[in-house]
Amino acid sequence: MSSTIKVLLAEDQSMVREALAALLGLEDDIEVVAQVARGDEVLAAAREHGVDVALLDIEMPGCTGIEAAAEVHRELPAVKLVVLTTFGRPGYLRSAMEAGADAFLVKDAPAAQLAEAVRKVLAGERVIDPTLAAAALAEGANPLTDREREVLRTAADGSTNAELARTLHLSQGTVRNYLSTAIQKLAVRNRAEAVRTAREKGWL
Amino acid sequence: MSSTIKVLLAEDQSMVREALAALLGLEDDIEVVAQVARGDEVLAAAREHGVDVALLDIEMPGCTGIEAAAEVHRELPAVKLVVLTTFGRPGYLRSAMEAGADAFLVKDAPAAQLAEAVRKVLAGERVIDPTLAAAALAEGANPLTDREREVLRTAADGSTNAELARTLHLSQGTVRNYLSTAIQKLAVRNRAEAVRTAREKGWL
DNA sequence: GGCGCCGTATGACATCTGTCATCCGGCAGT
DNA sequence: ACTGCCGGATGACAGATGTCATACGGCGCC
Repeated sequence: MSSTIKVLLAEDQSMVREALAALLGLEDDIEVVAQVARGDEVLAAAREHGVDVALLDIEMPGCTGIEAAAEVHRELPAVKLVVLTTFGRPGYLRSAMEAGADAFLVKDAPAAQLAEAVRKVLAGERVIDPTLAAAALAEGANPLTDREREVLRTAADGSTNAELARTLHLSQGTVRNYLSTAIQKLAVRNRAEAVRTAREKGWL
Repeated sequence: MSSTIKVLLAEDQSMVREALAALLGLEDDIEVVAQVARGDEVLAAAREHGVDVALLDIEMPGCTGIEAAAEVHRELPAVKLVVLTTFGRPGYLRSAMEAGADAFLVKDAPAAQLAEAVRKVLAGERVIDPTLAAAALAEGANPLTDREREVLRTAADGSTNAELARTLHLSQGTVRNYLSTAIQKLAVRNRAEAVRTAREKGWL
């Protein structure tokens, strides 16, 4: 092929983002043509710069890299999507794949895999850590209903039932019911553990 | 000056670590001579490679970058210490300074500040974000006693009072007393919020 | 020596949380 | 039309959690 691969880099921590750009800049066939720090700037930047590959961190302000991936996949289906994350949570992998991601990398994988993944997705390959894929399959799908997840997410900061009821426009009893079923589904013993394990699995 | 600045890079996520190495590698006067992924490997590597500056992430397995900084400061006082962290928690800044750090950088600062900080600490300067310094001073010192902190830390994963009592070899009542005083000192309304705010301030 | 703080403990009390049974309306399958 | 699931709600109950008063030994400070 003639020209270089045009890459968009989305990552909120500028030091990490620019460092990754420096890393990719060492490759002859790759060029970082756009950098954004927020999830909700990804689509516009991808469109504007006509990128070949978007490299998306999950944890970002605005919207998550997974939501951004879904947007780009819908609007610019030709753009290949590499999701990059700190946390190798099986639930993340699952959501990323459902959002149309072509590759899923964790940040503690060797740096060489980054450029490699970029080239592979452009060649039509999918890049997924096999161990993580196995874990995602083994753990099954998210058992929580939308409301349960929402209540759990809202409860994560330590809010009391009364506050949850108020913010979610529910009765206190209903809040307790949702938390109770969530606790049972996750096989834990209180809301704090429920938040913890739901987070770990990427179900929040 | 004649030779290059020898830098040790300690960061657990290899992709980020190698990316930072690539970034520093672009500077003519800086050379990354050692990379480690664990806090407890920092001292040995620093000694072995005779580094000028150690660049330490806080969140690492083995021991934290702050603990590693304290070790290096004690054993190799000539080595300059740059602490790098994802979270700009005032309490972290305070602990880092007490551990003998010369610079404190957050990862969402511009990448250019990294090389700059390396050069400055070598010149005897201290590099601290003024906003963060102000926050650290404004918030005052950690009001929690050792035991309160320990109980809170242990309670962070959602353990019940009975479990806390067992793991910490305390009576359940004592556990509740500690949590109660911690909750009051942090001006919150339950243990979950206490854990949250203590974490945010870097007091855990 | 007295004062204050820390670590530890107990008991009593009020409130919060988690569980369970039960109910209703809506909506998707079969 | 029947069944099952989801969102939503109530009431009752048991157990967990948070508060408070009180106590004791140890340690540091003045």
